Amino acid sequence: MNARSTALVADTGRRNEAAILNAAIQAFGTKGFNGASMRDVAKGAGTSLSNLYNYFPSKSKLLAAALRHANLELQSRVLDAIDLAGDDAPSRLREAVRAHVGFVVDHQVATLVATNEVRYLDPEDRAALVADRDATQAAFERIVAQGAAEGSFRTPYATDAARAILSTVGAIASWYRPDGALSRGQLAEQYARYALALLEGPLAR
Amino acid sequence: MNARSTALVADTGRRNEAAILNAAIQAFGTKGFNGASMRDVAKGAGTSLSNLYNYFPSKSKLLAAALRHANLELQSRVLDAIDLAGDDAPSRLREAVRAHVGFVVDHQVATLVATNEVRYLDPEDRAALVADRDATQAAFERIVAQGAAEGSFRTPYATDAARAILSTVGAIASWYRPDGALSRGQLAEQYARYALALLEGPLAR
Amino acid sequence: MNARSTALVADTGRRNEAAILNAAIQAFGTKGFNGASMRDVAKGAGTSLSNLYNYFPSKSKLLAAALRHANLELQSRVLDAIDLAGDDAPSRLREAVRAHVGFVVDHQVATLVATNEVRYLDPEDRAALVADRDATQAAFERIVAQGAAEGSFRTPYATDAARAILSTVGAIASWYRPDGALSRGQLAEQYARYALALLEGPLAR
Amino acid sequence: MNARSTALVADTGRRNEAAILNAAIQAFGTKGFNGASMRDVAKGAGTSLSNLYNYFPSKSKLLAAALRHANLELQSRVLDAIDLAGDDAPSRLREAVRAHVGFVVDHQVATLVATNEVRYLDPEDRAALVADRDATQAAFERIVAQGAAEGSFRTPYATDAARAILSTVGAIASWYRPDGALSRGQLAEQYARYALALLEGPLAR
DNA sequence: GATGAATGAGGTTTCATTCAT
DNA sequence: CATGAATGAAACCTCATTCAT
Repeated sequence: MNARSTALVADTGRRNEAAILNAAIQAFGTKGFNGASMRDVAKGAGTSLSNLYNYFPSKSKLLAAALRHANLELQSRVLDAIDLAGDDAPSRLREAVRAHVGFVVDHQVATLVATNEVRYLDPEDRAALVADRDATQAAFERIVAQGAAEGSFRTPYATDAARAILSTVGAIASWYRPDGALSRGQLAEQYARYALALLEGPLAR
Repeated sequence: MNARSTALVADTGRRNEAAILNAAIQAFGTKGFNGASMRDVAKGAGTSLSNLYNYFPSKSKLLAAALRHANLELQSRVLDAIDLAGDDAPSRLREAVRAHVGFVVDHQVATLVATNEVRYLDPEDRAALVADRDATQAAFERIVAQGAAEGSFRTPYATDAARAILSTVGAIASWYRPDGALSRGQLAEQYARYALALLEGPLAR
Repeated sequence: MNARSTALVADTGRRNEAAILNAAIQAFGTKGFNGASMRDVAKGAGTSLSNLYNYFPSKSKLLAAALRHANLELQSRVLDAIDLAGDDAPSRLREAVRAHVGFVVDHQVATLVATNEVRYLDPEDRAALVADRDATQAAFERIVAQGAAEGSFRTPYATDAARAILSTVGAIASWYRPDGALSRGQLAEQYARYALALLEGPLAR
Repeated sequence: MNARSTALVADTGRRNEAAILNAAIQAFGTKGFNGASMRDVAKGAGTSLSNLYNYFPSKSKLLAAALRHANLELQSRVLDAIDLAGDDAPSRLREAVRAHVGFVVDHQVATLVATNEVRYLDPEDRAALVADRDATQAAFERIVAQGAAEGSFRTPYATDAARAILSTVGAIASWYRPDGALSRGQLAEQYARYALALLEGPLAR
C-alpha cells in the first residue's frame, strides 16, 4: 500500500518507461505542455532526447500516456473506496471524497497536469481521456442521485452538484503544500464535510 | 450596463490597444500562452505583428496587461455587489457569489486564461496579479468571518471555505455553454445556494 | 537576350527571392532535394535560414517555385523558336530541338533538378508541373504528327518519338561540360540531326 | 530463363542478403537514397534494422552493392545478346538495344535507382560503378564505330551517338507501365529501330 | 503608430549507426 | 546471425523580437 509514493507510475518491464512518464508529469506540471521541451523530459528521465521516441511516438502521445496512467489510478482509488463504504449515500460520498482528496494530495502535479493540459491532446486522445474522467464523475453522480432519492441530500440542484464538488477537490492541487497547516487526513475530512454540506446532507453533530 | 458584452476590454484612447488585449485573451485562451504566437494575436487584432510591440514590450507583458484588466473588472463587480447588498453575511455572500458567477459567464475565456496562464508571467507581474486576486478573495473571507462570528455560518472549517467556494465558481468557466440548460441567472442562483450550504448557513425554505 | 545568363531567375521586387531560387537550384542540383538542407540554400543565397520561410512556406514549395520558373523558361524558348521557324515539320522540329538543347546547356543544373527531383513535390505541385511539362512535349508531338501526315517523317512509331527525342536532349544535362569538345551551337546542330534521323525524316545531303 | 523475374537479386547463400538488396532497390527507388531510411529497407526486407549492418557496413555501401548487382545483370544481358547476334553492325546494334530495353523493362526500379542515385555513393564506389557502366556503353560504341567504318551507319556524329541511344533507352524506365499499350517485345523492336534510324543506318523495308 | 524583412535561438522529430545480449 | 535499446547529429520549421522605413 504505497499509495502515497511520489512517483505516479511504477517501474515496468521496459526500463525507462516509468522514468519518462514521471519526468513528463513533472516537466509538464512545472512549465506547461508547450513550455516544457522534450529535452526537459529527457533530462528529468535521465535518458537521451532521441530515446524518448523509442517509447512514445510524439510529445502529444507522451502526454496522453501520462494522463491515462493518472486517471486510472484516480479512478481505481475512488471506486475502491466506494466499494468499501457503507450502503447509505452520505457514507459513500464521504469515502469517495476522501479518496479523491487523497489522490490529489499524493499526486498533486499529475492532478494539475490532468486539468490544465488536456487541451493539448489529439482529439481522439482527448475524447478517450474525457470519457475516462466522466466515468469517475459518474460514480459521484450516482451517489448524489441515490442520496437525493433517499431524501438524505436535500439540495434543489442535485444534478450538477457532483461537478461542483469535484472542481473544489481538484483545485486543492493548486495550493496544497505538504508542509502546510493541514495534514492529509484533516484535509480529506474537511472536504468530505464541505461536500455533504453543499448537498445539504446530514452533518455530524 | 453592458456587463455581458463579449469583449473584456473596451476601446480606449489608443486605437488598437483594446483590440490587441481582446485578441490576446482569445489566443491565449484557445491555444495557451506558449501555444499561441504573437502572430496569432496580431491576426486576431487585425494589425501587424511588429505593431504589437508599439503597445506592449513583450509577450509576457501583454499577458500581464490582459490579466490585469480581467482582474480589475472582476474585482469591481464583486465589490460593487457587496456594497449594494444588505448588512448580514448571508445576503452579502449571496450577492458576491452572484456577481462572481456573472463575471465568469460573461468572460469565460478571460477566466480560463486567468487561472491557467498566470504561471507564465514574470515573477513581479505574477506577484502583482496574485495580490489583486487575493484582494478579491479577501472580500469573501471577510464575509465568511463575519458570518462565523455572527453564528450564521456554522461550518467548523470557515477559514478555508472561501477558497473552496471560489474554486467552484471559477471552474464554471471550463464547462459552461451559453446555449446550455441553465440560464445565466439560474446558474448564479444555484451557486449562491451551494456557497451558503457549504458554509452551513441559512437556506431559503 | 541574355538567354545564356547562368542565373535562372532574375532579380525581382522582393530582394532575396531570386537569390533564394537560384541557390535552391544549385543546392538541390548538387546534393539532391533530400540531401540539401535549407541551411545550404540559405548559405548559397546569402541570407539566414529563417528568412527563407518569409519567402517560401516550406522546402517543398521552394522546390516547386524553382521548377515552375525553369519550366516556364524552357517552354517559352521552345514555343518562341517554333513560332519563328518555317511552316514545314522538319524545320520546325529542327528549331524546337535547337532551342531545347540551348536551354539544357544554359541551365544544366535546373534541367537536372527538373528531371530528378520532381518526385519530392506535393502531389498537387507535381501534377501542375507535369501538366506544364506535358504542354512542352505536346508541342513536339504536334510537329511529329504534322510531319507524319505530310509524309516527311516516315518512322512507323511516330506517336512515341517525341518522348524519345526529349529524353535524349534532357540527358545532355548529365554529361555536358562547357569546356568540352563541342560548342553549344555544334551540340544543338548535332541533336537536331539526331531527331530528324530518328523520325526518318529528310537529312541534309 | 527467368529473365523477367521481378526481383533483381536472386537468393544467395546468406539468408537475408538478397531480400535486403531487393528491399533497398525498392526503397531507394520509391523515396530516393536520402529520402529512404534504413528502417524502410529493414521493413521491406522483413528483418530488423540492426541486422542490416551484419550484411552491409553502411547505407552507402548497401546502395553500392545493389547497383553493382544491377549493372552486372545489365552488362551480361547486353554482352550475351551481342555475342549471339550476327557479325554486321546493324544486327549487333539491334540485339544490343533489344537486350537493354528488356533489362529496363524487367528492372525498371533498379534502372531508375542506377541513374538517379549514383551520386550518393562514396567517390570510390562511384568510380567503380561508372567504370562498369562505361564498359557497357563501350560495347555500344564499338558497334557504332564498326558500322561507321563499314559505311552502314552514315550519321556524321557517330562518336556521340551511343550516348544518345542509351539515354533514350534508360528513360523508358521513367514512364513504362506493364499494363500500357506496348508489350515488352514491341517496345524493344521500336527502340531498336529508333537506334538504327538515329545512326542513319539501314532500316527494314 | 505602423509595417515588412530579417534573425538567432530553440522546438520536435528523424536517422544512421553502435552495442550488449 | 539476429535483436532491441540507445545516442549524437542534424533536419525542418516556428517564434519572439528588432530594425529601417
